[in-house]
Amino acid sequence: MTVAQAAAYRLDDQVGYLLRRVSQRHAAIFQAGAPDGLTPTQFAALVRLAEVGRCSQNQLGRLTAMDVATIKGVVSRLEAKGLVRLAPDPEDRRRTVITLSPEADALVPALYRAGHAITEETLAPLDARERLTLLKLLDRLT
Amino acid sequence: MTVAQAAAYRLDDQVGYLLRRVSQRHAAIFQAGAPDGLTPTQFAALVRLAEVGRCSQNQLGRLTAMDVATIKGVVSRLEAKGLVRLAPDPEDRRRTVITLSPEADALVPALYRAGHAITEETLAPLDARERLTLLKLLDRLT
DNA sequence: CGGAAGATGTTTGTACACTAACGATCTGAT
DNA sequence: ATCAGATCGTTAGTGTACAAACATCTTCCG
Repeated sequence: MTVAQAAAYRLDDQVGYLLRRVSQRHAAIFQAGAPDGLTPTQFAALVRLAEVGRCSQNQLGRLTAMDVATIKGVVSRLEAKGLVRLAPDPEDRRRTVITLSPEADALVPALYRAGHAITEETLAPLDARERLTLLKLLDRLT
Repeated sequence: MTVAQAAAYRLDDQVGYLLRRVSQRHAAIFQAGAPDGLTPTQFAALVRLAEVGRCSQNQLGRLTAMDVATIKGVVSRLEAKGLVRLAPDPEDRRRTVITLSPEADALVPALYRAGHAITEETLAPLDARERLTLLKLLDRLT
């Protein structure tokens, strides 16, 4: 390994490392601005539920890019906070139907407001065109 | 909350959500391609150590964007794998000096190769210009 | 109808990631 | 020289995130 070869790999220029650091900054902004101590994943689950109304636990996981073990924990914590309700599905006894609680319904407008503010602060260093470029590029790496 | 207002917040268009999904894809690629079962953070710690030669545990954390609790666990696992060595600093009794083991030294070239391959696969959907644009934009959100 | 294949949810284990609090040690200013 | 403040590493607690294994239930094919 010559110096030239070693120099060719710079940690700070790797997508993975940058993704981790940007995610860290975003997480800090999120934590400061999210209502009710909601985490990004809990937030995502609530927003999706508000969109679809009701769905099974595993389906909610697929709709929010969480695997079955992860969505299970997220739903449990949301239930503990009184934001979602769990009920057996009469049509399929394997399923648990998840719905927003009335408290969560009332919280939804605040969620959207907080979400906008968090995104705005995260993207603050970029202008409108750069933001759009970034989102499009990220989307293609999904 | 009208339909128009609700439509104005789309989870799939939020930076935070996209960052999480891209990070997930990258993590999967990383896991498939990293030598020795190394995780992204373990990999980052090794690469930094290879650069700086030796440093204290907390400093290694700062050099790799990990807080003290996180770097502690990462270093412990690297020690368990025989890739780093810990020694008390004779000049400052608070410090633990971390160095690469000979095995890790021998592994460094493979780390750079794997790192390049992982980055390449992660960025595969983008052309060279787009990659550069993405890295620059991400860097500004750090 | 009956059984294979697939889906649903649960649990266990490992690994980040951060907060908070803690004791030990070092440093700098008085 | 000492003492306040900073730094170093540790621990405990919470919350993602994934793999793997499991029991239960549904569906669909023969």
